Amino acid sequence: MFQVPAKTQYAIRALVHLARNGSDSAARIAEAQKISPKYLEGILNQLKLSGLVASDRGRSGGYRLAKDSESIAMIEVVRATEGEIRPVECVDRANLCALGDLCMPRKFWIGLKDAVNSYLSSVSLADLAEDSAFAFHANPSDEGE
Amino acid sequence: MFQVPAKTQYAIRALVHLARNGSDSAARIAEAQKISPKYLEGILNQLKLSGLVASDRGRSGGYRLAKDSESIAMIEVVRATEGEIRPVECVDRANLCALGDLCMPRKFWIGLKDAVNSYLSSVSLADLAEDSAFAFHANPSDEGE
DNA sequence: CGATATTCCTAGTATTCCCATAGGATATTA
DNA sequence: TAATATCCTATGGGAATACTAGGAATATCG
Ligand code: FES
Ligand code: FES
Repeated sequence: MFQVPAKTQYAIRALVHLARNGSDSAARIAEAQKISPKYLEGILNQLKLSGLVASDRGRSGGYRLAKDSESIAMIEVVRATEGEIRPVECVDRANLCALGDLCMPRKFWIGLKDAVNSYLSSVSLADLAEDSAFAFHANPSDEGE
Repeated sequence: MFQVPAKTQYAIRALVHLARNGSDSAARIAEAQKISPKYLEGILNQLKLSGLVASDRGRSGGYRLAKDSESIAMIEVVRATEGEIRPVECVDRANLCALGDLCMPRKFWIGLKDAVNSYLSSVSLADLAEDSAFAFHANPSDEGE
């Protein structure tokens, strides 16, 4: 349920790279971050369509962040690569369910969505790019396998 | 990233059914909850191995909750069907990481895992079973839009 | 006992999604 | 104009998911 697709991990690594290095071509990002070059091209294009990066074509072109890394919330990155957080279809389509708001499982999934959205909104790209400043939640993560 | 598999949704519906109806056979749960009967059998067996339900074989056998619904946290259900919450491999295996600054997002994923675990631990099966009868929407495969 | 109802076990299949690759078209500039 | 880059479309392999199938083991009831 919560396995993060490679695409999203690649997008994050690429954005962190841009946040640190300013501007670079897809080929060089792929090389530095050990990502399949042609695959990364498509990902960067998707990030562009979502307004997270800007691009310049031609000989001295490349990609750069479209906004300051402080103002890019990680939820925007996830939305760019995977779309809206939606554990089950009915979370934003109450008409699929006979009881709508009274449907307890639906409320349960909405609560999960809210928890995830809340966390992803609270972390910015800058937090990941300046790892010294980033402190993760101190909740117990004791569970074994 | 957060699409919940049908298997987990089925498991939840089956458990809510048991919480409300006390005890029932796989076939009748499947019928009432509109779940593929043979598929549900395997799911219930998985829930048994995880200690969430108990079963009796033979003519008047069936499944029942192994604990009070108040003491079944939803995270146990998710773990039973999908295993440990693990956004990326390295969250509980730091030794996998031999990549220098490529691994920096690890704290970020751990924070996400904690946020999800925290929410799923805060909701019990009883919270979902409390309302009066309700209708779940159709199986994922039935959606006709 | 014997018919019946149930869980339990194993294997197979169809489909969908994910990851990656390939080949080029278009744009910019040194 | 040659080189470098983004942009576009199509496709295939592999893994996971959702289900299907058949039957073996077990318990109950008449
Ligand atoms: S609409 Fe999804 S559970 Fe009711
Ligand atoms: S591989 Fe994920 S933190 Fe290093």
